[in-house]
Amino acid sequence: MIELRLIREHYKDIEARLRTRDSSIDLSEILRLDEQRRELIAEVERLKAERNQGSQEVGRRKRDGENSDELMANLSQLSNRVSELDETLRETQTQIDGYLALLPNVPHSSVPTGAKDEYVVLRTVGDKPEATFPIKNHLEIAEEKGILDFTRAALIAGARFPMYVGAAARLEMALIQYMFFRHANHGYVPVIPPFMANAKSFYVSSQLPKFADDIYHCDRDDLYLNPTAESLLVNLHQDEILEASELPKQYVAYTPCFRREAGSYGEEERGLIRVHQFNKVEMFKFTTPESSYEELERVIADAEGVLQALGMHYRVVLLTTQDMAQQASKTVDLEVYLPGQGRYYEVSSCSNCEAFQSRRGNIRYRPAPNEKPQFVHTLNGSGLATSRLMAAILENNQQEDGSVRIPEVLQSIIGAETL
RNA sequence: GGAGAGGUAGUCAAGAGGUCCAAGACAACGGUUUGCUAAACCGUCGAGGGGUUUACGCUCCUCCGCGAGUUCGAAUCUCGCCCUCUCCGCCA
Repeated sequence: MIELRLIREHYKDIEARLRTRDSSIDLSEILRLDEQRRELIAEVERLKAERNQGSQEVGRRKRDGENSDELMANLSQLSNRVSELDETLRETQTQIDGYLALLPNVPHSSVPTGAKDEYVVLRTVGDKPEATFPIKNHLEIAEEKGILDFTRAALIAGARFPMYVGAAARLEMALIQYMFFRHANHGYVPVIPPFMANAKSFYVSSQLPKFADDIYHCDRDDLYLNPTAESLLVNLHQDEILEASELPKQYVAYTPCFRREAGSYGEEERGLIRVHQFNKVEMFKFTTPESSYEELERVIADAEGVLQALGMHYRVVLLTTQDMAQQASKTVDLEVYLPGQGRYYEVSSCSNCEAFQSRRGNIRYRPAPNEKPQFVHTLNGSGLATSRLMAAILENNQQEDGSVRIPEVLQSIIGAETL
């Protein structure tokens, strides 16, 4: 959520920057409502001050045994007027909140302006693998080995749910364990949060109201299934005032992620590429505004560390204004190369959301003792998402004899060198 | 799921229709004193919003779990909901 005051004071500038994300954005209505809101506040507060004075006068007269019938009748009228204005004010505020809830974050100055495909490749790491034998894609490998059972998963839940069996299940658990402990050992507090959350929490993360169609909802209990631990972890310090000395606060969580993925996808997104349920290890930071971009680089480096340890070839991509999630000011994706598909796929998305989420969740810190609290900056980064990572390992580490070499860092966890 | 008890500022806690500001304590911060630290004493000390000011500030409104209601006036009375604790039931 963008601060209303910012819109009021830098209307033209903010509108121009938001239009790099969505050209249809128009702030004039918000501006008009804000003016109306402040006029109402002035009026209603003047009347309330009058009422408070009058009520005190009633108290005084009663104590002194004087008559106050006429005064009370007047105050009753006044009170009715206050109720009406309060109601109008509430409606205006609701309208403003409705608009604000849908606006995207102001993009950082380093973010390239443009469409989704105008992304900037910041760097490419490792060498693109060169096949010396006919390459199979991860689905062919999995089928050969009988380690991914989409057919029976469909029986249990429906299409696009993965079921890992045998070696794939081992590999999946090993990946989760490796990443979770790696980050936990690098200064992130390990967390296993609830996998469901209420509407308020998803509003804070900004999954709601804009992306309600993308997440699963349990009607009876009015709870939503976690689509990314970002939306859970941001709520860890809802309504808190943190001390500057404890920042950055950084967490790593393991969660399954559930996404409805409404819409259809073609051949290239078969298999593990786009599924309703996948596992993810997620990093999350609460920082000061001064250090948040420095911390973003650290999150990216920590995510890259996993890909390097697994020996994967990948590239680092800076997203454009039109490709970022609503809450992000700046987003950098890590894309791993899948030789079976001949292209790169996102396995991590690292974002600085600045104060967008913290304002919604009222998450603040005190810069120094006795100073006014300020909103923290929040950052998130996958470290990493496993279903695509598993596809990457299967495709990159396949050997001519049909076996799959297990990355060295996972060998001791699984207790084998090949699948 | 059922019954009972509770939820007041960073923490503890008083307050049970009207005394200008929600008492008090602790913590924190500033100061005095002081070889240093501590103690003692003095002072400051919740959040959000509106108006005003170059600014320090001044001023008004709101907030006692959340939301409605009664009243001239609600932390206080009424109703609904949420959460915590204790016990019972069910359950891995």
